[in-house]
Amino acid sequence: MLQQTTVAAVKDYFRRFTERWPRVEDLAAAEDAEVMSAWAGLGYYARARNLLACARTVTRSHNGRFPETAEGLQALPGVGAYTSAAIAAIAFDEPAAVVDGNIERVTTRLCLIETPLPSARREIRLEVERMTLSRRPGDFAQAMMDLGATICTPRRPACVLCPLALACKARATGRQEEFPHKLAKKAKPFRRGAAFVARRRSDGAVWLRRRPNQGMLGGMAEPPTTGWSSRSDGQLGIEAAPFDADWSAAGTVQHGFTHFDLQLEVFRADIDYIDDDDGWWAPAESIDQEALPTLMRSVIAAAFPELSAIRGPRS
DNA sequence: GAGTCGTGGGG
DNA sequence: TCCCCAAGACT
Repeated sequence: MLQQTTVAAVKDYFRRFTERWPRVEDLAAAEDAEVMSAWAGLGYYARARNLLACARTVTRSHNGRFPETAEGLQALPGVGAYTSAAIAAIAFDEPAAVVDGNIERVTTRLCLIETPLPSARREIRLEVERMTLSRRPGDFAQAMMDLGATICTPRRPACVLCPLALACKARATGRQEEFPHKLAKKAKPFRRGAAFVARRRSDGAVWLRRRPNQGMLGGMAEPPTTGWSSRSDGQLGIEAAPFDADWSAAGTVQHGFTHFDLQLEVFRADIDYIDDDDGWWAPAESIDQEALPTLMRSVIAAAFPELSAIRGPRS
């Protein structure tokens, strides 16, 4: 959960996951849909699919026990260089080189690594391997991460409080805020599409479908939308509607993703039935139980502001 | 190696 | 308001 996500954002999700699925075999036995629903709002949804696949692998192929080496751990779905090293060091006392975003920043400053990210990663790893001792490797990794999170911060690092200040090569020349150097990022493209929110007259239920497992928001629920993939914009108007209804415009929703900005035209309609088996009616009172990413919650709220269950932060 | 993949908070 | 970035992984 903490991959590219702050502790504050993760905290409640972690609590709910571990209460609902306390043991790895509990999670392994869960349905895909309930895990995606519990992850909804946290982002990077491939992590949820990987976490579930990982729990099933550990339960079914490793006799319910996690591998105890970084190499073995990295073979699990969703467990890469950082996570495998962190678990090996913290849980199993293996002197593995743990390198996360914090440690990249600390190390480029400490060792004055001028090479820009991401190509600096190899040098950084070598320096971290050199600094990682066999004694208390897990505490060392967490100390370095906490140093980056609280003192060696991206802006205005608190060098006067830093235990490594005298050893820091960047600090010695007063250039600490320049690091890490980074390659210039390209401009975010702007993409458009349309979304269609249908509500059933009899009970106010909302028509949803499931997005394919691959790609953006993979495996998550949505009201029917046009394509808005990284390849191409979707169609924009009513003519792109998934089925015939008395559609009316309900404004637009803007959403920023990591690598593009998106604007969706939202249309809404009240209907009696749908001749379509590629979706389901989500009851109005329990629509917050659906695996709806934040973008799709905004879309539904734009179409039907009176649907109170959709509003506000997830709880 | 370079893209792809979410969301929210802080400066 | 805008930009940055967060206990990265995968293709």
